[in-house]
Amino acid sequence: MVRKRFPDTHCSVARALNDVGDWWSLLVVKEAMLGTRRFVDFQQNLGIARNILCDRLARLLENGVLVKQDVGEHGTRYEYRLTDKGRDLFTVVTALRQWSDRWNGESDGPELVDRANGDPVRTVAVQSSDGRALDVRTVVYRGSSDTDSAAG
Amino acid sequence: MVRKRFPDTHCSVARALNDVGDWWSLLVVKEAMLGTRRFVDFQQNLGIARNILCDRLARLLENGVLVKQDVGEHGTRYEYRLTDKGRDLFTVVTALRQWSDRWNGESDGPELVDRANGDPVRTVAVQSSDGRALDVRTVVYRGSSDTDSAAG
DNA sequence: GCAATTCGGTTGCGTTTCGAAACCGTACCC
DNA sequence: GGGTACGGTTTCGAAACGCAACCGAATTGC
Repeated sequence: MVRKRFPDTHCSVARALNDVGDWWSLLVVKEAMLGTRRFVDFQQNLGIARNILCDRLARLLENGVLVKQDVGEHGTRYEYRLTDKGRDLFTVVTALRQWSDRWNGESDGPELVDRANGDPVRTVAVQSSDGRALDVRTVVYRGSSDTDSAAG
Repeated sequence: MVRKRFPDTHCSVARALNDVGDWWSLLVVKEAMLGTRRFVDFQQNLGIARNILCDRLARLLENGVLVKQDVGEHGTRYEYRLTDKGRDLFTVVTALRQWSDRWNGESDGPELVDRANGDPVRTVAVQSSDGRALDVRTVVYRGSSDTDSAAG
């Protein structure tokens, strides 16, 4: 993606995809959440081409998702770390991971657990103000041209 | 994206992105959640090229995110509707929308409210088994090569 | 002190995908 | 039978991608 950009679109989803909407960007963020910080580690763990990684890192820096720190005691060693904005994608990445596990089968990847007690995390869900689980049919996009929303 | 596919990757996130990881796919899903069902409506509302829309719809059909129904009371009219799998992306889309609103400023797009009472929905979050909000620092990816995870 | 290696990129080059617009077949409309 | 809408497909130039080679600075090995 990245082909077409809509920085001025009225749609929040499209604007989010401007930042992390291409294939690699979200994988870089996910990798950073696993603790990866170095250029070579991103490159090897993800199997991404170097030039593409450069481009994605630069864009994630521009968008404020990552910061680049000179970790070289004297030289050219850098770390790419998540900003608050980047860390806040945790919900998105986790929701995506859970969705994939539900519909494409469990993976043999790492399991996400509460650091405090080792319990698995809850399923991420959209909730009403009083805590009920909501889905597409039980919400309305108010202010939309399609006031009566609903999908399926 | 779509460039490179990893159907057999061990990473759930990457497998999810195989299905909806390119720029347009998630926007098509989001549009479907707003009630859009017809080819021409997707095309006009999203401003997507016809050939690309054909391609994305076909892939979303393959992946079981959408179904195509012959709704022609008389002719060649079709509707593309979300499957359960597609509807289940509601959490992902909503999390992405909220993230964008938090960090890129509120949009003038539709507001998501509870159909039952009109209240805005809660902020989507990852929760522990006992309901505490979790972030990247308070979870561990157990089973990962990087057992001690954490990001920042 | 010099060669080899590592790190973080950049450059070229061939392949794939994208976007815009034109074209096409079917079905309705009168 | 002409016009229009719908759902595609085709064509073609532009952009993005993946791979591999190259590069400068710094660190490591001996």
